[in-house]
Amino acid sequence: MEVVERKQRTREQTRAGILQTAKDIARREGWQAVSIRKIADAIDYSAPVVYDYFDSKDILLDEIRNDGFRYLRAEYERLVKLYRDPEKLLYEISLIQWQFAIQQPEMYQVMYNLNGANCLAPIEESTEIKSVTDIVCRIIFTFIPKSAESIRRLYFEWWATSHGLITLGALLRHQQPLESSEQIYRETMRRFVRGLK
Amino acid sequence: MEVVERKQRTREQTRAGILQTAKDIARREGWQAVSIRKIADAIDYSAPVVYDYFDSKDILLDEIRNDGFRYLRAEYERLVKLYRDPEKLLYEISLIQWQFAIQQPEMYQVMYNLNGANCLAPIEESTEIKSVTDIVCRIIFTFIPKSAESIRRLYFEWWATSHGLITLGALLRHQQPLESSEQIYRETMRRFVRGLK
DNA sequence: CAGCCATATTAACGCCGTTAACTAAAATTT
DNA sequence: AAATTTTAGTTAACGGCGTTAATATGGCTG
Repeated sequence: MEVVERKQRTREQTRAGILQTAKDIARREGWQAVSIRKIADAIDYSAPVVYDYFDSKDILLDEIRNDGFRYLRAEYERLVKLYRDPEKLLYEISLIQWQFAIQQPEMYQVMYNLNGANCLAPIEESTEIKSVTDIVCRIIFTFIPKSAESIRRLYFEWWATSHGLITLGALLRHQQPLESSEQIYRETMRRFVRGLK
Repeated sequence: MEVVERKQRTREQTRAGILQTAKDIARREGWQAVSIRKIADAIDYSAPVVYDYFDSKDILLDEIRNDGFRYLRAEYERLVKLYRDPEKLLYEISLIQWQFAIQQPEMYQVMYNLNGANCLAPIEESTEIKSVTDIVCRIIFTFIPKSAESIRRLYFEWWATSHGLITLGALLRHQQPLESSEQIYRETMRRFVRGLK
């Protein structure tokens, strides 16, 4: 059965290659330039083989989106173990969010359908996003033990503040250097976290 | 020369029809479904006539985007005349922003390249957006007479807060009714404005 | 060696944005 | 009024897109 295993392994590699190539093209040329044919070319295959791995372009994008939320979840869980003070913890999580959006903009774009990225799969049904939501909500709860509804509301505000500063920072990066936006981000998120208790 | 005038008028009407049709399709089917051919069909012309009015699809989208910012500017100027208290004024402007985003989502989408809308024309070079920026910055200045840089920063925070709440509210509208998001928006923006002075 | 399955390719369909070639009618000039 | 130009609009075409069907090619088993 080693043959089967080897085949499985290379199959995994090809699949990963498709995902990585899509992200590479998106980073270099923007999501509107990502096409199945271009991805296939880059991995030295013809276009239809991509459909052996993903039923449609939309499902491919959805996979990348979920990878993004999975990455964030993993990072959040790492931080949960690292910081005991919930205030510090939520602040550090905020910083990770900024870092991720800046270092992997093409992922952030497909996660929120920004700048040409257009994944029709409904974002609200992603289980990964729910995990992320749960983690952050739990953290907020640890130092604001209020009703579930209040927690949801605070989470919504936290998320919106972070997302708004990130997207506008990226949008205005030619008039206002990213470093300035990052500093405003840091101060605003710190203020937000401090204001919670 | 009346003939020339009449032609100009119908030409203006056709042009407006193209823009309106694009927005109609976008509202019904999303921006990814908007194509030159579909627009032309809807106004009973063949595709190439669209190019008599707009050099490219991108320029068409850019026009819609600028129309959006023009609309906001007009509304802001209307409010400036209506409210003398700058605090009340900025709050009302915030509310207009929400209203606009909810009532004309397809415009808001193309203004910020959201959900399949993909206008490659650089948003930062739009003169309309600068007018909007100027108006709001001036208002902020009237009750926080600080340096230009501080004003810019506060404007950035105001814009980001508003934009973040609007986009996330739309994103989560299937889990959290728009009315809830709107209330959070109102309270958050009021808090922001109050915190300025 | 013949037959079969997996793997991959080419060909095709109906879209897309965009441009060139063409046609018919209207306006202008002679 | 006839000839010519300008205008307004069309069809046809190019290359590229997502996607699917038909087809080829190689290695395995009988």
